[in-house]
Amino acid sequence: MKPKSPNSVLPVSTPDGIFLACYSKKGLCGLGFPKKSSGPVQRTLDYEMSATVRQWHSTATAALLDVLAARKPGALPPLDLSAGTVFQQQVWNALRRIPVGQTFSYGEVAKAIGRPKAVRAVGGACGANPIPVLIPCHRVLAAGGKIGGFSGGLDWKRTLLARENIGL
DNA sequence: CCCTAGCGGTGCT
DNA sequence: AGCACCGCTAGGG
Repeated sequence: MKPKSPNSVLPVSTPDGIFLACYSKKGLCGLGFPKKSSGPVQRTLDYEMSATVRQWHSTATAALLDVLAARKPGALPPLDLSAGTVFQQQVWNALRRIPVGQTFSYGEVAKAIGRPKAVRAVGGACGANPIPVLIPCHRVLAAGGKIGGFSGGLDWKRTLLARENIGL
């Protein structure tokens, strides 16, 4: 994925640890899982945090807490997916339509975006998802109900699925 | 279970 | 332009 630096990076405290949310001028552009072995080393990189970003951040925080608790999230802030290729954006937008508690296979996602044979590439796009959890790439499984992969670590994928009562 | 062939996007040379 | 990676899949031992 192309490098794209956010204008601000803000911590999100959750029962699962401190996520990092990245914002550009256009909206939320990244979400990072809590660092395993990091101390309280979050720094805010922005010089002046606008009221707009503050509002996006509170919206994003609420939504993240919802998904982590397997509740249907309310509104999301604007998402800035412009760092992705057209194909990746198509995949990410398709993922957004998978409801809490449901899953798609990589092949089904491929069909959903009209590229039935681009199955493997869908896997690649999922792995490049800049906003995991809110863009629920964890709800994409391999064929036959196998878990498939997860760039944030399979433990996270299993945890999120289990909370949504999705068995494997 | 394993192996193989086929598949398509992406990033690096 | 070429090539090696992949969060894949279906088919065949």
